[in-house]
Amino acid sequence: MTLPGLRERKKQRTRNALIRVALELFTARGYEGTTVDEIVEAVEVSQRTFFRYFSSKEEVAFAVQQMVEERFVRSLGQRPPAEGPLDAMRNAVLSSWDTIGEAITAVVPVGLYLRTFQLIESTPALLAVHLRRSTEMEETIARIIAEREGVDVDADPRPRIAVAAFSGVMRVTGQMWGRGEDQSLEAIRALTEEYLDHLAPALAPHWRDRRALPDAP
Amino acid sequence: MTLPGLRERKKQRTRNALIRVALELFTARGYEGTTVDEIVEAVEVSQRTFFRYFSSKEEVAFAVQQMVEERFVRSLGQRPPAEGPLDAMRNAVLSSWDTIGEAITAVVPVGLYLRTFQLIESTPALLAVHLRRSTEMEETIARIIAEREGVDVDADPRPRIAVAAFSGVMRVTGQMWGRGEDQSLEAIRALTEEYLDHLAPALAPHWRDRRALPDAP
DNA sequence: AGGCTAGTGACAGTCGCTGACAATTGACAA
DNA sequence: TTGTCAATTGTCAGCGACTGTCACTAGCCT
Repeated sequence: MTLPGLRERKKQRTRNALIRVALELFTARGYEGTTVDEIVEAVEVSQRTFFRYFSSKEEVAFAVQQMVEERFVRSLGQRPPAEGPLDAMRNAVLSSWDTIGEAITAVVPVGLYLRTFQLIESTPALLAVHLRRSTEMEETIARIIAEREGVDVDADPRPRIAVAAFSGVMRVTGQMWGRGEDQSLEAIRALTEEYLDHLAPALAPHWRDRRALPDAP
Repeated sequence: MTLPGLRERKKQRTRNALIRVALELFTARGYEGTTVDEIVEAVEVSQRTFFRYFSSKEEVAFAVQQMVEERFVRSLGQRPPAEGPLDAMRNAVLSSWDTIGEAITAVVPVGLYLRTFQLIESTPALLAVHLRRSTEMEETIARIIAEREGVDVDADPRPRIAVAAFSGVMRVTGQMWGRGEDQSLEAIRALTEEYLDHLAPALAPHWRDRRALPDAP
């Protein structure tokens, strides 16, 4: 295993430059307010080259997100078998938040990533793609969970259902974090824990008589 | 309240024609394989007119879906207050499936609608839009649920969480229905009931020891 | 050193979509 | 009925995302 040649390194640099410049322009002028021509001009490559690295203008906005997702999947694969499905997913998210910082910084500043995440949530075209990508992730996760629990994904609907419910909560978490004040990694971590704690009680037959909040006496 | 004038009726006819022709072409040649020019040529209007009725090529694919959603929301609003959140949503879906047929047929044949639904599930660009629309629906539903239960949507996360979990299951239902054999209204109804029954058990801490399926002894 | 090929740029063209303005047609009052 | 007004439509020009093609440049390998 030899280190990559000049050609390969050059490609990586171009790709990272495209991502960085794109995210900077997107967060500064908005996604729709930025043209591909502006991105490629700043990086000094042709438009054709941009579309060789990214199949669409949208895709470049998710390049970092992609890394984060791969990290989560790897983390989930390493959860101890004793944990139930929901706990495994919960702990996998939380533990991947912990070590995400450094991995991202290799490509773009963390602050830029967080702003990009909010941009995605608030830009309809990007939100749509984000949600589609999420469902693809759900399928991946469902297969891992099914494997862990020793059931057949296609015969037993529980893996997909559990994952769908979990992902739904994670999505609400991201949404609320984007709208809130504190836009730090710690804040999203705390919200994640809080909202996941609410999942089971929220599905209880009735809320009215007692406020069945997890941290209520 | 007088019946609509000629102008209004003409507009409605144009709109319906555009929807019908669009869905027929989409299901026949695929979404990307159909151009807006082909649609407008078949209906004999200018492209500009198409975009006055629909803000995008995607939107026309969801025109019927829109009706179905409005129906669900109305149905949810009429559920008896005694029903818990999850039951109210469940019954609202099921009861709106019952009367959906006639409402759709006024615009397009039911078969065409069902095929369109599958097209949406299998076309990435449409699926993305579908999911974004779904989250908008979720917000609407969450507010209704919060109102029913007498809580504040922004202070109490349970409405959004319950709705997110519910919607996640509904999405999986649609997906599985699209992939399965029996593509009838009855089939999707049955699947809906089955999958919703699985929701609570799927979130239980462990599945392994006993198959905690609702219909198992 | 020199041939090979992956990667790039330049160019032309398609398609979705929009603004501007002119032409048409239903609505409604004189 | 007819003339005026306003709503609807068509035409045209143009932008931006994206793709196929082909020539060319630059790293790679013998």
